[in-house]
Amino acid sequence: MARKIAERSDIVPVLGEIFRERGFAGASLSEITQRTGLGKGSLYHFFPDGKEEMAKVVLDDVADWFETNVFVPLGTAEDPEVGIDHMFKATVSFFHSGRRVCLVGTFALDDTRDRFAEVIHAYFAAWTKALASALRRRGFGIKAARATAEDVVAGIQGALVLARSQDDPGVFTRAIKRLQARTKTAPAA
Amino acid sequence: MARKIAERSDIVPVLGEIFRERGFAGASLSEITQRTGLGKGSLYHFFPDGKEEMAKVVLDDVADWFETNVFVPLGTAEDPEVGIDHMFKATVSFFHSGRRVCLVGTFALDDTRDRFAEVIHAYFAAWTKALASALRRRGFGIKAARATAEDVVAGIQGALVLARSQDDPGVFTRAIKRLQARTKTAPAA
DNA sequence: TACAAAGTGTACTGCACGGTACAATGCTTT
DNA sequence: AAAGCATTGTACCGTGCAGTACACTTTGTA
Repeated sequence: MARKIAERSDIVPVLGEIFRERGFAGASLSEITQRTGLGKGSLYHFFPDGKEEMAKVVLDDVADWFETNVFVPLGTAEDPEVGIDHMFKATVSFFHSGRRVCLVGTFALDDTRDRFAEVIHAYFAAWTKALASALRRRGFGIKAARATAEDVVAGIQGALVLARSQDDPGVFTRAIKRLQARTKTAPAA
Repeated sequence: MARKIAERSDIVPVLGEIFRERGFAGASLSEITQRTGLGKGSLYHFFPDGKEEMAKVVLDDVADWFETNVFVPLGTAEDPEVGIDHMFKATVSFFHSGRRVCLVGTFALDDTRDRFAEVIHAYFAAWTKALASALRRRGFGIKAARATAEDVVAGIQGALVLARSQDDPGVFTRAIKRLQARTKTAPAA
């Protein structure tokens, strides 16, 4: 039997899209076999704990991506403004300009959260923390930095919901622009 | 056999909570029978089209509630500020200060959206429109009103995601306060 | 070339799912 | 009180589900 994939990680992006589209409960093994092109044998070979393990791997993959491409730059960029601008750029790109939904956000809303509570918590906590620290370095007061960071992260999530509900990615890209503007100057006390 | 309920509408709130907790795909008939206390016979008597009809009725119920308790006041309040403040109050109360999730938002994220696209679209469209018109009456420019309305509605949705991810309703109530503040004065052009 | 490990396909299991059928029971109306 | 409709419980249906078993093939290694 011909080998289909070299590594488990090759199919993780496909799994991600399926979970994004269907949610955890709605993602069926049959759809997963079809879209990955892998039989159940292979699937359970790579993910012995089944669907739950697949979702966990996908979540970790997303978290890693953000860690590397967003959170670290936020913290290490010489100029914090560069790091923040890069965050918005990476975010827009990751979410396909609002056409793609946030997997972590999707999982956070229903009881799927309980299965993956730690990862989900850590993801948003790391994001707000990294952004707040960059804002602080930009001259924001400690409270303003915290508040603005929460507003931005929540704003991104909400914009994804809104954009999808209106079937209009423009809702997302416009919201991003306004959120980005709010990171430029600290709000008046 | 003793009659359990007088009207179909009596169990709609229970159905709402189940869909909020489990999502559409995750809400099982067996859980619905248990938590409503109704057998399948009664359930299919009241909702001949099954789960899909139940969800539809719940969505319509939510939409009606917001129409009456939020959108209409936003449009009719003598003083628009009163209408807007009332919106935030009603919102906090409806979402149990961030402990309860938005059903429409939950449905919007995964493929459940496709089943109920019109209702979901209309809900958020009506909300942003009503809020924008109130902001206009408050003296916001037409673009600022539109933008702020989108920011607020998205901000609410995002705050619900964030609050749930952190298991901390405070995230929601704090976000609401900041969003409310932003409706007080039009942003600098 | 032999052998073990990794990877794959297929048939299968048991179960829970959404939904149906229908008889039994209550309620309302006359 | 009789009829007729609304409501309910239960048994049942076919289907698709997640997951397992296992034989088989490919690959890496020596």
